[in-house]
Amino acid sequence: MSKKVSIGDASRSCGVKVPTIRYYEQIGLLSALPRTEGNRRTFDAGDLRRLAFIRHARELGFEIDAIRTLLTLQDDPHQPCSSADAIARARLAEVEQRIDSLNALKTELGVMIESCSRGQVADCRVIEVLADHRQCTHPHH
Amino acid sequence: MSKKVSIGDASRSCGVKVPTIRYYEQIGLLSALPRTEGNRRTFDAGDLRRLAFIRHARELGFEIDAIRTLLTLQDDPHQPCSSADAIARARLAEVEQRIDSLNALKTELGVMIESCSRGQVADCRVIEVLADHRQCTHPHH
DNA sequence: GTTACATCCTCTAGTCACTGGAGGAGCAAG
DNA sequence: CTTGCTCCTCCAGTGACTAGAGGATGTAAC
Repeated sequence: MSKKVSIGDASRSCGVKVPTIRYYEQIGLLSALPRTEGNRRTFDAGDLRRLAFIRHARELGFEIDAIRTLLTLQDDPHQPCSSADAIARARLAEVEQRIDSLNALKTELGVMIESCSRGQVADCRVIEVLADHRQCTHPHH
Repeated sequence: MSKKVSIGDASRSCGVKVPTIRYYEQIGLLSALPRTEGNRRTFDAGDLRRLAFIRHARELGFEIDAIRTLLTLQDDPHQPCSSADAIARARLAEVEQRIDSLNALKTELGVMIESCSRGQVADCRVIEVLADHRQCTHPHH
């Protein structure tokens, strides 16, 4: 018999808020959790692992749908893992693009702050740069 | 007299979807746009500039509230631009942090994908890493 | 002048991934 | 037995849009 814990304990041990856990159950990301006589949800070790998996995947920016796919893959370990690989690769591409555009933004903000350090809004580059796309130092989009 | 254009033209020239423009007007990010006799919105050069400003700021990751502040600064050019500067600085710090965490994430995804054996899910590092946070190469969270 | 079609209008509701609150029930300690 | 905590369900709200219904207006061709 594995130990069963409450939703509060699950929340604390996985770092997922209580309402979020209930939400995950509601949308079927966690299968319906068994209840006590008093109608309280109980979590065994497997549920906790699944919850930790979800949390980690969310932190890495995977969408709920992608996580759903990853979870079904996890449930059937004899499948080829090309789907998981593809999902991770797609995510990597997204992340790389985001980094590029954030780097461009960083440069722009630096330039803005520099030239904004004196004077008034009338000649404030923050507004100028944002108002006129052509002044971007990098073609990030 | 400046030329007046339709919402469709504004959309095409600024790269903001028509319903989004209407939404911006609704939440007061664009002030109420003048209408034709037939009740159609008209946009002059200033409106287009403002819209481009908003679009650009959104792309750079500014929240609507920050943009609102920036716009009020733009509307009153006799203010010192220390507020805009503060917003830009806060934004820069945020952006730098986001870049850091995305770089850590990129590394992690890269390692995951690299070491995926392309075999079965059972040996797939992608799923394994997601299931166990301790395997993270970097403490990104 | 009329017909066809694109574009526009308002209004409502849906999206994602939660988050928060109301109102009530269960449970463990003192 | 009461106090106080945790839990339950249900409903509404968030941000920043996005989509669709149903109807009005503008324009170009015939």
